Amino acid sequence: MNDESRQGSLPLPTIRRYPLYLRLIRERIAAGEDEVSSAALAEALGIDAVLARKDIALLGVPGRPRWGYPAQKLADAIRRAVGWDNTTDAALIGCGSLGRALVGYGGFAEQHLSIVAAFDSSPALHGQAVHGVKVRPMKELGRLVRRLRIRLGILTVPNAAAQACAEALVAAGVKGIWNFTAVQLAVPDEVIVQSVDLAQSLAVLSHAIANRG
Amino acid sequence: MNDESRQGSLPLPTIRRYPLYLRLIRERIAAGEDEVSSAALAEALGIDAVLARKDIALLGVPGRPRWGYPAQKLADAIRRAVGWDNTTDAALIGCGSLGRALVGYGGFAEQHLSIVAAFDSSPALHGQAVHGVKVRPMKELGRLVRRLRIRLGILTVPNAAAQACAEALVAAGVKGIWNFTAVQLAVPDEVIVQSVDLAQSLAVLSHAIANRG
DNA sequence: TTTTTATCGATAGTCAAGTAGCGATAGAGA
DNA sequence: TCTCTATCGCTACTTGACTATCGATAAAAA
Repeated sequence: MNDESRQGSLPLPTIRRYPLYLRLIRERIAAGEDEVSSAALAEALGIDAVLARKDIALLGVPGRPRWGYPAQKLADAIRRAVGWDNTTDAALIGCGSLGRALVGYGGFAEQHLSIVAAFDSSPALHGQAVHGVKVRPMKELGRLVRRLRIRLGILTVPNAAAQACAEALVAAGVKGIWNFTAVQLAVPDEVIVQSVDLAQSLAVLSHAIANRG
Repeated sequence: MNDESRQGSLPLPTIRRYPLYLRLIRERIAAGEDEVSSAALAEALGIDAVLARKDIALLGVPGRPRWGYPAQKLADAIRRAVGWDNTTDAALIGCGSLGRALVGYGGFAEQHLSIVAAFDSSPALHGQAVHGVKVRPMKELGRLVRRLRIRLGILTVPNAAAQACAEALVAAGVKGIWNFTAVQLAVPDEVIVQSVDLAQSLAVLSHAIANRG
Protein backbone atom coordinates (compact mmCIF):
# COMPACT_ATOMS: atom_id res chain seq x y z
CA MET A 1 0.00 0.00 0.00
CA ASN A 2 3.01 2.33 0.04
CA ASP A 3 3.59 4.94 -2.62
CA GLU A 4 6.25 3.03 -4.51
CA SER A 5 4.07 0.00 -5.12
CA ARG A 6 1.17 2.07 -6.33
CA GLN A 7 3.08 3.82 -9.11
CA GLY A 8 1.21 1.87 -11.71
CA SER A 9 -2.13 3.17 -10.48
CA LEU A 10 -1.55 6.91 -10.54
CA PRO A 11 -4.59 8.82 -11.85
CA LEU A 12 -4.19 9.68 -15.50
CA PRO A 13 -4.91 13.41 -15.09
CA THR A 14 -2.27 13.51 -12.38
CA ILE A 15 0.33 11.98 -14.70
CA ARG A 16 -0.54 14.58 -17.30
CA ARG A 17 0.00 17.37 -14.80
CA TYR A 18 3.40 16.14 -13.66
CA PRO A 19 5.28 17.57 -16.68
CA LEU A 20 3.66 20.94 -16.01
CA TYR A 21 4.81 20.92 -12.40
CA LEU A 22 8.25 19.75 -13.46
CA ARG A 23 8.71 22.62 -15.86
CA LEU A 24 7.82 25.20 -13.18
CA ILE A 25 9.97 23.54 -10.54
CA ARG A 26 12.96 23.58 -12.88
CA GLU A 27 12.43 27.29 -13.41
CA ARG A 28 12.38 27.86 -9.65
CA ILE A 29 15.52 25.82 -9.17
CA ALA A 30 17.22 27.77 -11.96
CA ALA A 31 16.18 30.94 -10.15
CA GLY A 32 18.04 29.71 -7.08
CA GLU A 33 15.05 28.67 -4.98
CA ASP A 34 15.25 25.52 -2.87
CA GLU A 35 11.59 25.09 -1.99
CA VAL A 36 8.29 25.43 -3.85
CA SER A 37 4.86 25.75 -2.31
CA SER A 38 1.75 24.05 -3.62
CA ALA A 39 0.09 27.47 -3.76
CA ALA A 40 2.77 28.84 -6.08
CA LEU A 41 2.56 25.86 -8.42
CA ALA A 42 -1.22 25.96 -8.46
CA GLU A 43 -1.36 29.66 -9.22
CA ALA A 44 0.98 29.36 -12.18
CA LEU A 45 -1.06 26.48 -13.58
CA GLY A 46 -4.47 27.96 -12.86
CA ILE A 47 -5.55 25.05 -10.68
CA ASP A 48 -6.45 24.64 -7.00
CA ALA A 49 -3.63 24.37 -4.49
CA VAL A 50 -5.28 21.33 -2.90
CA LEU A 51 -5.12 19.52 -6.21
CA ALA A 52 -1.42 20.19 -6.53
CA ARG A 53 -0.88 18.91 -2.98
CA LYS A 54 -2.83 15.75 -3.75
CA ASP A 55 -0.73 15.12 -6.85
CA ILE A 56 2.45 15.67 -4.84
CA ALA A 57 1.23 13.49 -1.97
CA LEU A 58 1.09 10.56 -4.43
CA LEU A 59 4.83 11.00 -5.01
CA GLY A 60 5.59 10.52 -1.31
CA VAL A 61 7.64 13.69 -1.01
CA PRO A 62 6.95 15.36 2.37
CA GLY A 63 6.54 19.11 2.58
CA ARG A 64 7.21 21.51 5.41
CA PRO A 65 4.57 24.00 6.61
CA ARG A 66 5.57 27.57 5.89
CA TRP A 67 8.25 26.39 3.41
CA GLY A 68 6.68 24.11 0.88
CA TYR A 69 8.31 21.14 -0.79
CA PRO A 70 12.03 20.57 -1.43
CA ALA A 71 12.34 21.55 -5.10
CA GLN A 72 15.10 19.18 -6.14
CA LYS A 73 13.58 16.14 -4.45
CA LEU A 74 10.21 16.96 -5.94
CA ALA A 75 11.67 17.25 -9.43
CA ASP A 76 13.48 13.93 -9.03
CA ALA A 77 10.34 12.22 -7.76
CA ILE A 78 8.31 13.47 -10.72
CA ARG A 79 10.97 12.31 -13.17
CA ARG A 80 10.92 8.90 -11.53
CA ALA A 81 7.13 8.73 -11.57
CA VAL A 82 6.86 9.47 -15.28
CA GLY A 83 9.80 7.29 -16.17
CA TRP A 84 12.10 10.11 -17.22
CA ASP A 85 14.95 9.07 -14.91
CA ASN A 86 16.35 6.70 -17.53
CA THR A 87 16.84 7.17 -21.25
CA THR A 88 14.12 5.67 -23.46
CA ASP A 89 15.15 4.59 -26.94
CA ALA A 90 12.53 5.18 -29.61
CA ALA A 91 11.97 4.35 -33.27
CA LEU A 92 10.50 6.84 -35.72
CA ILE A 93 8.19 5.39 -38.37
CA GLY A 94 7.50 7.82 -41.18
CA CYS A 95 10.01 10.54 -42.09
CA GLY A 96 7.68 13.08 -43.70
CA SER A 97 7.57 16.69 -42.62
CA LEU A 98 5.99 15.93 -39.24
CA GLY A 99 8.41 13.11 -38.52
CA ARG A 100 11.41 15.25 -39.43
CA ALA A 101 10.08 18.12 -37.33
CA LEU A 102 9.83 15.79 -34.34
CA VAL A 103 13.35 14.37 -34.71
CA GLY A 104 14.75 17.85 -35.14
CA TYR A 105 12.74 19.27 -32.27
CA GLY A 106 15.48 18.53 -29.77
CA GLY A 107 13.19 19.41 -26.90
CA PHE A 108 13.14 15.84 -25.64
CA ALA A 109 16.30 16.18 -23.57
CA GLU A 110 14.32 16.64 -20.37
CA GLN A 111 12.30 13.52 -21.15
CA HIS A 112 15.45 11.48 -21.83
CA LEU A 113 13.90 10.34 -25.10
CA SER A 114 16.33 9.35 -27.77
CA ILE A 115 15.35 8.51 -31.34
CA VAL A 116 17.80 5.81 -32.34
CA ALA A 117 16.21 4.48 -35.54
CA ALA A 118 14.11 5.93 -38.35
CA PHE A 119 12.12 4.14 -41.05
CA ASP A 120 10.25 5.14 -44.18
CA SER A 121 8.62 3.29 -47.04
CA SER A 122 9.95 5.72 -49.67
CA PRO A 123 13.20 4.42 -51.24
CA ALA A 124 14.16 8.01 -52.05
CA LEU A 125 14.83 8.64 -48.37
CA HIS A 126 16.75 5.46 -47.58
CA GLY A 127 20.29 6.05 -46.50
CA GLN A 128 19.72 9.75 -45.96
CA ALA A 129 20.36 11.05 -42.48
CA VAL A 130 17.64 13.00 -40.72
CA HIS A 131 19.25 14.98 -37.94
CA GLY A 132 21.94 12.38 -37.52
CA VAL A 133 19.66 9.36 -37.72
CA LYS A 134 19.83 7.17 -40.81
CA VAL A 135 16.55 6.43 -42.57
CA ARG A 136 16.01 2.71 -43.25
CA PRO A 137 13.49 0.73 -45.31
CA MET A 138 10.43 -0.61 -43.53
CA LYS A 139 11.41 -4.22 -43.98
CA GLU A 140 14.33 -3.74 -41.59
CA LEU A 141 12.00 -2.53 -38.85
CA GLY A 142 11.30 -5.85 -37.15
CA ARG A 143 14.89 -6.98 -37.00
CA LEU A 144 16.39 -3.69 -35.85
CA VAL A 145 13.73 -2.82 -33.28
CA ARG A 146 14.08 -6.26 -31.77
CA ARG A 147 17.86 -6.13 -31.76
CA LEU A 148 18.02 -2.71 -30.11
CA ARG A 149 15.23 -3.68 -27.69
CA ILE A 150 13.32 -0.53 -28.59
CA ARG A 151 10.16 -0.22 -26.52
CA LEU A 152 8.64 2.94 -27.96
CA GLY A 153 7.50 3.60 -31.53
CA ILE A 154 6.64 7.05 -32.90
CA LEU A 155 4.12 6.82 -35.71
CA THR A 156 4.08 9.69 -38.24
CA VAL A 157 2.91 7.93 -41.39
CA PRO A 158 -0.13 8.60 -43.62
CA ASN A 159 -3.43 7.32 -42.18
CA ALA A 160 -3.71 4.54 -44.71
CA ALA A 161 -0.45 2.94 -43.53
CA ALA A 162 -1.00 3.46 -39.80
CA GLN A 163 -2.56 0.16 -38.76
CA ALA A 164 -0.05 -1.97 -40.69
CA CYS A 165 2.90 -0.07 -39.17
CA ALA A 166 1.41 -0.41 -35.70
CA GLU A 167 1.15 -4.16 -36.14
CA ALA A 168 4.76 -4.33 -37.31
CA LEU A 169 5.83 -2.41 -34.20
CA VAL A 170 3.82 -4.67 -31.91
CA ALA A 171 5.26 -7.77 -33.58
CA ALA A 172 8.73 -6.35 -32.99
CA GLY A 173 8.05 -6.15 -29.27
CA VAL A 174 7.30 -2.48 -28.80
CA LYS A 175 5.47 -1.65 -25.54
CA GLY A 176 4.09 1.77 -26.42
CA ILE A 177 3.12 3.69 -29.53
CA TRP A 178 3.02 7.46 -29.85
CA ASN A 179 0.41 7.83 -32.57
CA PHE A 180 0.37 11.04 -34.64
CA THR A 181 -2.10 9.69 -37.21
CA ALA A 182 -5.87 10.13 -37.10
CA VAL A 183 -6.48 6.38 -36.98
CA GLN A 184 -7.70 4.56 -33.87
CA LEU A 185 -5.14 1.78 -33.72
CA ALA A 186 -6.20 -1.75 -32.83
CA VAL A 187 -3.45 -3.27 -30.69
CA PRO A 188 -3.23 -5.85 -27.89
CA ASP A 189 -4.16 -4.60 -24.42
CA GLU A 190 -0.61 -4.77 -23.12
CA VAL A 191 0.56 -2.21 -25.69
CA ILE A 192 -0.16 1.39 -24.73
CA VAL A 193 -1.17 3.87 -27.40
CA GLN A 194 -1.14 7.63 -26.91
CA SER A 195 -2.70 9.49 -29.80
CA VAL A 196 -1.91 13.09 -30.61
CA ASP A 197 -4.87 13.82 -32.85
CA LEU A 198 -4.81 17.42 -34.00
CA ALA A 199 -8.40 17.13 -35.24
CA GLN A 200 -9.58 16.38 -31.72
CA SER A 201 -8.06 19.40 -30.06
CA LEU A 202 -9.02 21.60 -32.99
CA ALA A 203 -12.61 20.44 -32.58
CA VAL A 204 -12.71 21.76 -29.03
CA LEU A 205 -11.33 25.10 -30.21
CA SER A 206 -13.53 25.65 -33.22
CA HIS A 207 -16.61 24.48 -31.38
CA ALA A 208 -15.97 27.07 -28.71
CA ILE A 209 -15.17 29.82 -31.20
CA ALA A 210 -18.25 29.06 -33.28
CA ASN A 211 -20.64 28.91 -30.32
CA ARG A 212 -19.30 31.63 -28.04
CA GLY A 213 -17.31 34.06 -30.09
CA MET B 1 -34.06 23.16 -23.84
CA ASN B 2 -33.85 21.93 -27.44
CA ASP B 3 -30.64 20.59 -28.90
CA GLU B 4 -29.79 23.64 -30.94
CA SER B 5 -29.77 26.00 -27.97
CA ARG B 6 -27.58 23.70 -25.92
CA GLN B 7 -24.72 23.53 -28.40
CA GLY B 8 -22.51 25.55 -26.14
CA SER B 9 -22.83 23.02 -23.32
CA LEU B 10 -21.79 19.82 -25.06
CA PRO B 11 -19.59 17.62 -22.86
CA LEU B 12 -15.93 18.08 -23.66
CA PRO B 13 -15.19 14.36 -24.16
CA THR B 14 -18.09 14.22 -26.58
CA ILE B 15 -16.68 17.06 -28.66
CA ARG B 16 -13.35 15.27 -28.78
CA ARG B 17 -15.02 12.12 -30.05
CA TYR B 18 -16.93 13.87 -32.84
CA PRO B 19 -13.93 14.06 -35.21
CA LEU B 20 -13.39 10.33 -34.72
CA TYR B 21 -16.99 9.55 -35.64
CA LEU B 22 -16.77 11.94 -38.58
CA ARG B 23 -13.78 10.21 -40.05
CA LEU B 24 -15.46 6.81 -39.91
CA ILE B 25 -18.73 8.11 -41.30
CA ARG B 26 -16.91 9.67 -44.24
CA GLU B 27 -15.29 6.32 -44.95
CA ARG B 28 -18.70 4.63 -44.91
CA ILE B 29 -20.15 7.25 -47.23
CA ALA B 30 -17.20 6.83 -49.56
CA ALA B 31 -17.90 3.10 -49.52
CA GLY B 32 -21.41 3.81 -50.75
CA GLU B 33 -23.29 3.23 -47.50
CA ASP B 34 -26.20 5.49 -46.58
CA GLU B 35 -26.66 4.55 -42.94
CA VAL B 36 -24.34 3.84 -40.02
CA SER B 37 -25.22 2.10 -36.79
CA SER B 38 -24.02 3.12 -33.35
CA ALA B 39 -22.70 -0.41 -32.88
CA ALA B 40 -20.47 -0.17 -35.96
CA LEU B 41 -19.07 3.21 -34.91
CA ALA B 42 -18.49 2.01 -31.36
CA GLU B 43 -16.70 -1.14 -32.44
CA ALA B 44 -14.29 0.73 -34.71
CA LEU B 45 -13.49 3.18 -31.92
CA GLY B 46 -13.29 0.63 -29.13
CA ILE B 47 -16.02 2.29 -27.08
CA ASP B 48 -19.48 1.26 -25.92
CA ALA B 49 -22.35 1.55 -28.39
CA VAL B 50 -24.46 3.32 -25.79
CA LEU B 51 -21.86 6.03 -25.52
CA ALA B 52 -21.91 6.59 -29.27
CA ARG B 53 -25.70 6.82 -29.21
CA LYS B 54 -25.58 9.35 -26.39
CA ASP B 55 -23.12 11.49 -28.31
CA ILE B 56 -25.32 11.29 -31.40
CA ALA B 57 -28.48 12.01 -29.41
CA LEU B 58 -26.96 15.39 -28.45
CA LEU B 59 -26.80 16.25 -32.15
CA GLY B 60 -30.55 15.78 -32.56
CA VAL B 61 -30.24 13.39 -35.51
CA PRO B 62 -32.87 10.64 -35.24
CA GLY B 63 -31.98 7.04 -36.05
CA ARG B 64 -34.08 4.18 -37.34
CA PRO B 65 -34.17 0.80 -35.60
CA ARG B 66 -32.59 -1.90 -37.71
CA TRP B 67 -30.95 0.71 -39.98
CA GLY B 68 -28.97 3.09 -37.86
CA TYR B 69 -28.44 6.78 -38.50
CA PRO B 70 -28.50 8.58 -41.87
CA ALA B 71 -24.81 8.91 -42.66
CA GLN B 72 -24.84 12.19 -44.56
CA LYS B 73 -27.10 13.97 -42.08
CA LEU B 74 -24.99 12.71 -39.22
CA ALA B 75 -21.79 13.95 -40.83
CA ASP B 76 -23.34 17.36 -41.46
CA ALA B 77 -24.60 17.60 -37.89
CA ILE B 78 -21.17 16.79 -36.51
CA ARG B 79 -19.52 19.38 -38.76
CA ARG B 80 -22.04 21.96 -37.55
CA ALA B 81 -21.52 21.02 -33.90
CA VAL B 82 -17.74 21.40 -34.05
CA GLY B 83 -17.91 24.51 -36.21
CA TRP B 84 -16.46 22.94 -39.32
CA ASP B 85 -19.34 23.97 -41.57
CA ASN B 86 -17.73 27.34 -42.31
CA THR B 87 -14.14 28.19 -43.09
CA THR B 88 -12.07 29.46 -40.17
CA ASP B 89 -9.21 31.80 -40.96
CA ALA B 90 -6.16 31.35 -38.78
CA ALA B 91 -2.84 33.08 -38.17
CA LEU B 92 0.39 31.16 -37.64
CA ILE B 93 2.83 32.64 -35.13
CA GLY B 94 6.28 31.12 -35.36
CA CYS B 95 7.57 29.65 -38.62
CA GLY B 96 10.12 27.19 -37.24
CA SER B 97 10.13 23.55 -38.24
CA LEU B 98 6.94 22.74 -36.36
CA GLY B 99 5.11 25.75 -37.74
CA ARG B 100 6.15 24.95 -41.29
CA ALA B 101 5.18 21.31 -40.84
CA LEU B 102 1.71 22.45 -39.74
CA VAL B 103 1.16 24.82 -42.65
CA GLY B 104 2.37 22.21 -45.08
CA TYR B 105 0.33 19.45 -43.49
CA GLY B 106 -2.62 20.17 -45.74
CA GLY B 107 -4.80 17.83 -43.73
CA PHE B 108 -7.00 20.66 -42.51
CA ALA B 109 -9.31 20.59 -45.51
CA GLU B 110 -11.95 18.61 -43.63
CA GLN B 111 -11.79 21.11 -40.78
CA HIS B 112 -12.17 24.06 -43.14
CA LEU B 113 -9.18 25.66 -41.48
CA SER B 114 -7.25 28.08 -43.59
CA ILE B 115 -3.96 29.65 -42.56
CA VAL B 116 -4.10 33.12 -44.12
CA ALA B 117 -1.23 34.85 -42.34
CA ALA B 118 2.14 33.83 -40.91
CA PHE B 119 4.48 35.72 -38.60
CA ASP B 120 7.99 35.26 -37.26
CA SER B 121 10.41 37.37 -35.28
CA SER B 122 13.40 36.36 -37.40
CA PRO B 123 14.09 38.94 -40.16
CA ALA B 124 15.73 36.19 -42.23
CA LEU B 125 12.32 34.67 -42.88
CA HIS B 126 10.43 37.86 -43.69
CA GLY B 127 9.06 37.97 -47.20
CA GLN B 128 9.67 34.28 -47.76
CA ALA B 129 6.64 32.21 -48.61
CA VAL B 130 5.89 29.12 -46.55
CA HIS B 131 3.60 26.91 -48.60
CA GLY B 132 2.11 29.91 -50.31
CA VAL B 133 1.75 32.07 -47.21
CA LYS B 134 4.05 35.07 -46.83
CA VAL B 135 5.94 35.37 -43.56
CA ARG B 136 5.62 38.81 -41.95
CA PRO B 137 7.37 40.54 -39.05
CA MET B 138 5.73 40.32 -35.63
CA LYS B 139 5.01 44.03 -35.47
CA GLU B 140 2.47 43.68 -38.28
CA LEU B 141 0.53 41.06 -36.31
CA GLY B 142 -1.90 43.36 -34.53
CA ARG B 143 -2.87 45.36 -37.59
CA LEU B 144 -3.25 42.42 -39.98
CA VAL B 145 -5.09 40.08 -37.60
CA ARG B 146 -7.53 42.85 -36.80
CA ARG B 147 -8.03 43.81 -40.44
CA LEU B 148 -8.66 40.21 -41.57
CA ARG B 149 -10.84 39.57 -38.50
CA ILE B 150 -8.83 36.43 -37.72
CA ARG B 151 -10.28 34.63 -34.73
CA LEU B 152 -7.82 31.78 -34.32
CA GLY B 153 -4.09 31.95 -33.59
CA ILE B 154 -1.70 29.01 -33.91
CA LEU B 155 1.26 29.39 -31.59
CA THR B 156 4.46 27.55 -32.55
CA VAL B 157 7.12 29.81 -31.03
CA PRO B 158 9.85 29.02 -28.45
CA ASN B 159 8.57 28.80 -24.88
CA ALA B 160 10.22 32.04 -23.85
CA ALA B 161 8.21 34.05 -26.40
CA ALA B 162 4.90 32.27 -25.89
CA GLN B 163 3.19 34.50 -23.32
CA ALA B 164 4.08 37.73 -25.13
CA CYS B 165 2.78 36.39 -28.45
CA ALA B 166 -0.41 35.18 -26.77
CA GLU B 167 -1.00 38.65 -25.39
CA ALA B 168 -0.46 40.19 -28.82
CA LEU B 169 -3.01 37.79 -30.28
CA VAL B 170 -5.55 38.56 -27.56
CA ALA B 171 -5.02 42.28 -28.05
CA ALA B 172 -5.68 41.81 -31.77
CA GLY B 173 -9.06 40.27 -31.00
CA VAL B 174 -8.36 36.58 -31.41
CA LYS B 175 -10.97 34.30 -29.77
CA GLY B 176 -8.98 31.09 -29.56
CA ILE B 177 -5.34 30.03 -29.36
CA TRP B 178 -3.97 26.66 -30.46
CA ASN B 179 -0.94 26.42 -28.24
CA PHE B 180 1.93 24.16 -29.29
CA THR B 181 4.34 25.49 -26.66
CA ALA B 182 4.88 23.98 -23.20
CA VAL B 183 3.79 27.19 -21.44
CA GLN B 184 0.49 27.52 -19.58
CA LEU B 185 -0.78 30.73 -21.14
CA ALA B 186 -2.47 33.35 -19.00
CA VAL B 187 -5.31 34.86 -21.03
CA PRO B 188 -8.73 36.40 -20.31
CA ASP B 189 -11.55 33.92 -19.65
CA GLU B 190 -13.30 34.67 -22.92
CA VAL B 191 -10.31 33.48 -24.94
CA ILE B 192 -10.10 29.69 -25.33
CA VAL B 193 -6.73 27.98 -25.26
CA GLN B 194 -6.15 24.43 -26.42
CA SER B 195 -2.65 23.22 -25.66
CA VAL B 196 -0.98 20.41 -27.56
CA ASP B 197 1.74 19.59 -25.08
CA LEU B 198 3.86 16.73 -26.32
CA ALA B 199 5.43 16.36 -22.89
CA GLN B 200 2.04 15.58 -21.36
CA SER B 201 1.14 12.75 -23.67
CA LEU B 202 4.67 11.42 -23.58
CA ALA B 203 4.46 11.34 -19.79
CA VAL B 204 1.50 8.97 -19.94
CA LEU B 205 3.37 6.72 -22.34
CA SER B 206 6.69 6.56 -20.58
CA HIS B 207 5.03 6.16 -17.20
CA ALA B 208 3.15 3.14 -18.50
CA ILE B 209 6.20 1.67 -20.24
CA ALA B 210 8.39 2.14 -17.18
CA ASN B 211 5.88 0.66 -14.74
CA ARG B 212 4.28 -2.14 -16.76
CA GLY B 213 6.66 -3.17 -19.48
C1' DT C 1 -50.57 -12.06 -39.44
C1' DT C 2 -47.37 -13.30 -35.97
C1' DT C 3 -42.72 -13.82 -34.46
C1' DT C 4 -38.05 -12.64 -34.48
C1' DT C 5 -34.19 -9.56 -34.37
C1' DA C 6 -31.33 -5.51 -34.83
C1' DT C 7 -31.26 -1.22 -33.28
C1' DC C 8 -32.58 3.03 -30.96
C1' DG C 9 -33.67 5.70 -26.67
C1' DA C 10 -34.23 6.46 -21.81
C1' DT C 11 -33.36 5.66 -16.91
C1' DA C 12 -30.71 4.32 -13.11
C1' DG C 13 -26.26 3.06 -11.11
C1' DT C 14 -21.08 3.24 -10.62
C1' DC C 15 -16.72 5.22 -10.50
C1' DA C 16 -13.14 8.51 -10.77
C1' DA C 17 -11.68 13.18 -10.37
C1' DG C 18 -11.83 17.49 -8.48
C1' DT C 19 -13.64 20.68 -4.66
C1' DA C 20 -14.47 22.29 0.04
C1' DG C 21 -13.66 22.51 4.69
C1' DC C 22 -11.09 21.63 8.82
C1' DG C 23 -7.47 20.54 11.83
C1' DA C 24 -2.25 20.06 12.48
C1' DT C 25 2.31 21.84 12.25
C1' DA C 26 6.37 24.63 12.37
C1' DG C 27 8.63 28.71 11.85
C1' DA C 28 8.36 34.12 12.53
C1' DG C 29 7.53 37.99 15.26
C1' DA C 30 6.01 40.44 19.57
C1' DT D 1 7.29 32.57 26.08
C1' DC D 2 3.17 33.29 23.57
C1' DT D 3 0.60 34.37 19.64
C1' DC D 4 0.13 34.58 14.75
C1' DT D 5 0.17 32.86 10.10
C1' DA D 6 1.44 30.30 6.00
C1' DT D 7 1.29 25.92 4.62
C1' DC D 8 0.59 21.00 4.65
C1' DG D 9 -2.47 16.92 4.82
C1' DC D 10 -6.61 14.54 5.79
C1' DT D 11 -11.67 13.49 5.29
C1' DA D 12 -15.95 14.19 3.40
C1' DC D 13 -18.81 15.98 -0.46
C1' DT D 14 -20.08 17.03 -5.28
C1' DT D 15 -19.91 16.68 -9.96
C1' DG D 16 -19.63 14.71 -14.34
C1' DA D 17 -18.67 11.04 -17.41
C1' DC D 18 -19.16 6.40 -18.56
C1' DT D 19 -21.68 1.73 -17.92
C1' DA D 20 -25.53 -1.45 -17.43
C1' DT D 21 -30.07 -2.53 -18.00
C1' DC D 22 -34.54 -2.48 -19.90
C1' DG D 23 -38.29 -1.24 -22.77
C1' DA D 24 -39.77 0.53 -27.50
C1' DT D 25 -39.70 0.33 -32.40
C1' DA D 26 -39.62 -1.06 -37.09
C1' DA D 27 -38.14 -4.00 -40.64
C1' DA D 28 -37.58 -8.87 -42.06
C1' DA D 29 -38.96 -13.66 -41.93
C1' DA D 30 -42.10 -17.44 -41.08
